[in-house]
Amino acid sequence: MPLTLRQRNRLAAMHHIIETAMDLFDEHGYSAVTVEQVAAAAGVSPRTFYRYFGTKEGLFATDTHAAVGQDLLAEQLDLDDLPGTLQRIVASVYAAAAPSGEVAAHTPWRGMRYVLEEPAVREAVYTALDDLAERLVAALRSKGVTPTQARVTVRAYLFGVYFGALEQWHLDGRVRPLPDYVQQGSAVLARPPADSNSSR
Amino acid sequence: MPLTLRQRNRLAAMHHIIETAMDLFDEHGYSAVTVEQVAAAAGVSPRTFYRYFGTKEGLFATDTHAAVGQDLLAEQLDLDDLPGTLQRIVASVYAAAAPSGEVAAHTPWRGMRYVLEEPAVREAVYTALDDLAERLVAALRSKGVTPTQARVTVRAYLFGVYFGALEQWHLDGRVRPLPDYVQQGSAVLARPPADSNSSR
DNA sequence: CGCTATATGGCAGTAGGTGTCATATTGACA
DNA sequence: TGTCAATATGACACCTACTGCCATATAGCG
Repeated sequence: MPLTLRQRNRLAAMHHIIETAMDLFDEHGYSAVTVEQVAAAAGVSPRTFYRYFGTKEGLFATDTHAAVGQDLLAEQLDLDDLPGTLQRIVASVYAAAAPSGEVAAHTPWRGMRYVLEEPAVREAVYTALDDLAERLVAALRSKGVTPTQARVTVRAYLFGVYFGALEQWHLDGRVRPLPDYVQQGSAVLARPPADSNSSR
Repeated sequence: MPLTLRQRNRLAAMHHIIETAMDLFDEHGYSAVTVEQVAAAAGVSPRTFYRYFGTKEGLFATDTHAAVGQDLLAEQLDLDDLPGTLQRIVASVYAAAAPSGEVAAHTPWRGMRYVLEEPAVREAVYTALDDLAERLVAALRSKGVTPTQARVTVRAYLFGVYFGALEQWHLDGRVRPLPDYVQQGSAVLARPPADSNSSR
């Protein structure tokens, strides 16, 4: 069932505010722009901004991760193949946002710069990853995986492979396609990682 | 060369503030206690509090992770055996703080409750882990490990194994010793994790 | 067309955090 | 031991993120 008018208006308004905010951030820097300025530039009251996003950093957590996560995750999730799931979702989002191989000034990669460079934004995304991890852990546990195993595995993929790939991709200047990094990252976990005699 | 008097006074003052703060947190809850109240109860000005800890959450990032990390890491770090290094450090800190097997109301485990239960505190610790990860990645790279491999490995151990173990340990009521969880967590990464053909 | 639910804006207030300057304390050195 | 420079502290003013509350407007439905 499609969205009601109110919901569509709400999403459109949020999108507009996000774009407006990113323009201001790109011009003056993240911390130099106040919520009041964003709200004014977008033509809403500060109070409305907070109703939409909760916090200044909510601009990023709402859009990039949560929204994408909801739709794609539901249809792509395969609890028996976490690396594959991650790979498919990232590839899908990346391809949609970067059709020509170039990452344009587009959602959801436009704001990624601030996710990786602004500690406050990064922290907000970490919290979003925490929530996602909690749901995935619950799903894995309902399939009989032990708590510790489920938790460590999910967190290793989200915080290690996914965010690590994102970070390295950004640090390398966003030249090579992001899915390549995710691929490599998964390979690291697939074989006993980075030491001579593994655990012990 | 040992610490100068100023440094020792500073550390003592910080310790006192931390203990005072934890008392207040335990009594009224983290978010219900203001920095102003902590400062007043500890007998310092709010300005001094911020000079010491930077933020309210700095109470946790400064003590638990950074301080321990500096001393122990330097002597325990073995870049060829990350899981072993993690295991030794956690075991060492855990044994020192819980000599009898019980985790007393002691640094650095006393505040751990808020690290795991208060999102703002958790985020601050994540940022501390980010810093530590960056240093470890640099060290690994200088040994010839590729960037992606180094980053994913380090983050998988810090955010996956270490923090995941901490979280599960806390969720389980802190009954079993923490090092056991770290041990199990490392084992998860040591063999290809969480997909159809291995685990479960 | 009118009614109800929901969305918005304005206002006042709380709390976290910083720059600045004056004052006190410390530690080194004569 | 007394003096002086370096450093630590406190007081004040200020900014900004964020919230509760209430009045008002707008959308959607019968």
